[in-house]
Amino acid sequence: MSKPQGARQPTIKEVANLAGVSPMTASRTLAGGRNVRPDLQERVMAAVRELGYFRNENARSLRPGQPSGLIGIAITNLANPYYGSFALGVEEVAAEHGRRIILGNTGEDVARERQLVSDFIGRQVDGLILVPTSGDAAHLRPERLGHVPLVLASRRVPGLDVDTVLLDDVGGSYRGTISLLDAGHTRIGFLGNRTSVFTGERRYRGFERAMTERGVPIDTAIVARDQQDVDAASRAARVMLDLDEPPTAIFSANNRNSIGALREIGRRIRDGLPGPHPSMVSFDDFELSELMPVPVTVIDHDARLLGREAATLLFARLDDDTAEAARTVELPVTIEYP
Amino acid sequence: MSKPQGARQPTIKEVANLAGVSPMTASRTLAGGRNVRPDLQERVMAAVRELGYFRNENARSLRPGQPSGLIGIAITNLANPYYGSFALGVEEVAAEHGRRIILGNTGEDVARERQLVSDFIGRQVDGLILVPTSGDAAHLRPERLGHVPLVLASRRVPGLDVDTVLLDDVGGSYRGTISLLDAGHTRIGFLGNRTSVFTGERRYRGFERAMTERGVPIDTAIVARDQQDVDAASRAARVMLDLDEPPTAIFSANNRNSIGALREIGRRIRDGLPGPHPSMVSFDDFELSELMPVPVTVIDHDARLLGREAATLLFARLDDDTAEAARTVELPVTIEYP
DNA sequence: CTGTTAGCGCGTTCAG
DNA sequence: CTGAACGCGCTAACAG
Repeated sequence: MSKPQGARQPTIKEVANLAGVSPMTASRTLAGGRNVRPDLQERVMAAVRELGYFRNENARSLRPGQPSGLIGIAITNLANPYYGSFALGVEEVAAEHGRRIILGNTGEDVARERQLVSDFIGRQVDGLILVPTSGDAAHLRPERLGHVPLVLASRRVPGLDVDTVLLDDVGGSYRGTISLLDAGHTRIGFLGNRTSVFTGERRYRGFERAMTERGVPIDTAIVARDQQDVDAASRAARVMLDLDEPPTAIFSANNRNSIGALREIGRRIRDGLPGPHPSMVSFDDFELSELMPVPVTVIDHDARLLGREAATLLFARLDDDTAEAARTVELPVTIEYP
Repeated sequence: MSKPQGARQPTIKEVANLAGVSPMTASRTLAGGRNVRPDLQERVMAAVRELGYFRNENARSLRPGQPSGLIGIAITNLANPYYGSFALGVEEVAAEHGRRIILGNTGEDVARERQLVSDFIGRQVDGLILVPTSGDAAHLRPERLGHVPLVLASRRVPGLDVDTVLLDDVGGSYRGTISLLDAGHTRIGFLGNRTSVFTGERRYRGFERAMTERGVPIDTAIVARDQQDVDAASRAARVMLDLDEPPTAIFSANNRNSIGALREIGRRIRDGLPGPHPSMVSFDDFELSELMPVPVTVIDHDARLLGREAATLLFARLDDDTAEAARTVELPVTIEYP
């Protein structure tokens, strides 16, 4: 009955009035109660409960030096289970440090990324974690960010010297490819990301290195590096497998391409098309990979851990602040044979 | 050289000084430039660029009636691809309305949920979307939320009359179960969520209705309703399938249970254990379900759409504000036969 | 068209 | 131990 319909939140002043004390006493009570008489504290807390009072964190962070308690995180595709796990990892560590995350999806669009970052800064985030979307570094330079600490995950941005968490893309791809070569394959297809994407480049490099080392030529007819989603990957696999000399094995540089390729391979098996159907190596795990109709070797890593590591790097910088040089952490990957 | 190392953001006052105008002129320029001479606008914008100024959104939202532009969203498990997609759906619609989302993971823990909601309110969110974690509604009652609009997704909370987006859990489960009965199965196992979870209850009800309607008895020995993750689901499936009279088909009430059951079925097939191996119905889709070694019928729905719908309901209330009765939207599911 | 004043909710500083 | 005053960054409302 007393509350206006406008959903206005009660203020500390109203709490103080109801408790019959000054706003400062209420504030001190909420801050832990040091130097406040217990009976007054009790009255304040009662008023808080009665009014349903919550401290206004925004007003609080207005005060200079007060952190907002927010970490901004921008990722490229939340619908990809990998990035969901990644975000969870960041969220966990942030929660351990009493921070909240504020999240945006870039969809691999630089303009959107720029917009998100501005907004995050405008909300006074204590730090930023992002999976950068491309090579344009201008809006990410420290001075443009008001020197808010930034951690990059998964990918590096050329010319930007900041804390970064990466996977051992090259090593993983190399070892995965070697396992195919060891199994006797010499005609190996490659499915990957757009070349411009950092990880796509690195994973191709590992593949290339293994092939070159063993003296196996790479046939560009069975290299497709431009698929960003499952459907495109399916189509690319189809084209390859319809060739007169189809690959006997396929290296897929990420989760989306693996799913797409397997969908196509499954279709061919169901339709009774002649084999042999290709073995696969997949960079990125996916659930039930062990039940696939062709052997799948998985280059596995822990996206959640990647997120945790990124957050850890960020908090290290927030706490120490001792303008140390940018650090890069490269997380290992494990190869799981079929 | 001018910037103190403390990463303090430039203020509108500094912008105004540099441009040689008053803070109000700068403010008006940033607000769109109405009633500001073009040449002054240009000077302001130049100062903004030079200083790398961003409007302080927190200070902005301090002003009464000013929305914060934040939507709080709490989900139970970000690592579940379903909730990742759900969050993406919310994020998309929020972005269309110029809002940002602030996100927390409850891990099915009520205390954590309560804490998150407090924090969200404290940050002056314009609205809340949550996948509630259990039956305790006290901290979610409108007056406790300062009348910040709340939308529930996936689950309802008893005694809480707010906007809600649900799936057709009962109907979907019913139809999925019927498809098994039609195929001649009479010994059908059930894998599901903790009973307390709203969807677990509803999905069991659909299962039960179909069985009862066809006069097929439910054997509690092959009903397991307490698995929240893949490993637990695997174990439950194993126990069932090791019985003297194992089920010839399994109804799984969610993604996690489906993956767990299939993992166990796959293991048995690889280990050469005697069949016949059970057919499955899975509430929730998962990738590559068409490649499974046993027939899988999928009760499919679109988590991203669920998120979009929840956000749509929320913005409808934010815009109209005409204290209408709580609405419930029940999204259809589709059955995909193997 | 532009500038001044005032106040949003809170907590630091300084008096009582 | 308690309270009053001030200011954080910003923008309505009111002069000019």
